[in-house]
Amino acid sequence: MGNSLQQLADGISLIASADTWIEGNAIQQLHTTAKLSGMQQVVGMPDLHPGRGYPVGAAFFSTQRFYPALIGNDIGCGMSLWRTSLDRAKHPADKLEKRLGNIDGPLDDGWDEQIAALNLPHTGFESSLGTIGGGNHFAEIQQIDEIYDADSLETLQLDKRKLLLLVHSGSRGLGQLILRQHVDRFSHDGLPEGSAEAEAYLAQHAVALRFAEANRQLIGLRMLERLRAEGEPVLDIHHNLLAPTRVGEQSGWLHRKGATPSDAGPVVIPGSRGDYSYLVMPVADPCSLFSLAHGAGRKWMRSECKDRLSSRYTVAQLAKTALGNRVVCKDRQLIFEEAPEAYKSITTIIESLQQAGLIRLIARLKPVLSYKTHGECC
DNA sequence: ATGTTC
Repeated sequence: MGNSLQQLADGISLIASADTWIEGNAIQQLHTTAKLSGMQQVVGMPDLHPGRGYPVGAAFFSTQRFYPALIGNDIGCGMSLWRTSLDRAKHPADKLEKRLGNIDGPLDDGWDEQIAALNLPHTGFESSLGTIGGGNHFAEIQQIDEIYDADSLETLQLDKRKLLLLVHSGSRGLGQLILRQHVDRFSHDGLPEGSAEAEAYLAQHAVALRFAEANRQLIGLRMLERLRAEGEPVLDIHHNLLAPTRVGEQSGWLHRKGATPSDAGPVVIPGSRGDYSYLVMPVADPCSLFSLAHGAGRKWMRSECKDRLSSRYTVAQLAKTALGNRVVCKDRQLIFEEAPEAYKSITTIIESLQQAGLIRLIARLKPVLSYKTHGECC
């Protein structure tokens, strides 16, 4: 087994096996971020792909300054995994789909007390709480497909006979507003640590993290209610965030953009809607900036998906995948943009992380029902 | 990514 940790240049590394798809432009963007003032180390994860100026699927460690633009607009985006009381044998996808119905709209008044108990500061984005959003966000009902580490599974109180729920969402319009206001004032120059401006951003960032976690919590509870099931979160982890961190001798700022923390317990690394997800135990390592891939990573740009796929598949065909799961996505544009073909194979991502010694597998999860949106748009 | 986008 070779090592997938590649040193690209001084302070720039990439975790990717030889057969992992990495776009040249994403490497270019990695070099761009490495040139930012105070940047000490950047690491591309195997799901690395180009973003708006800066790459997605990477971690960046700087000293003296930090860069809100590297975190992007979806501050606090992340994954929560839930165990449910649903017997997998008794709940086929069509039954789940029918029970779930449409969960795109705001939560009704019945949730007011529940929301108040979260004690979030007022942000003006309350009506987004409990909603998944667009882009690559989703909620997926899954089953345990293969077990590699039965002890860890038992510790997490996960039972093969019961369905799981995976929620991927973030801070919705709130993170977007925070980034926009920041960039309007400071462009992409970053902020000097300890300054009033830096403290102000960190305070907003902290609220966005709480909002995003609360959002995932409410999405999960809302889905469980619709599915007439009990359930609890097993884990919740952000993959877009800034954190003060010590790396070796240096104290500085760890930016994660589509990079899952490897120093915060077990995590799920999801594949596309047509692929498996993996529950893994991370091995914290400074060489990886204490981070992992946050998913499979895009292979195709959103803009090219429809052209490449519309002659091969009808919309109805895209509502089912090779693994047999059902896809709820009434948005004609989004169903092409999020097609399995648009993403890298999760196998290569997982193998890359294993080869670098960064994870131990706990279980492979298979999608049963992938929920994106009921909204008919475009 | 986006209480979006005539």
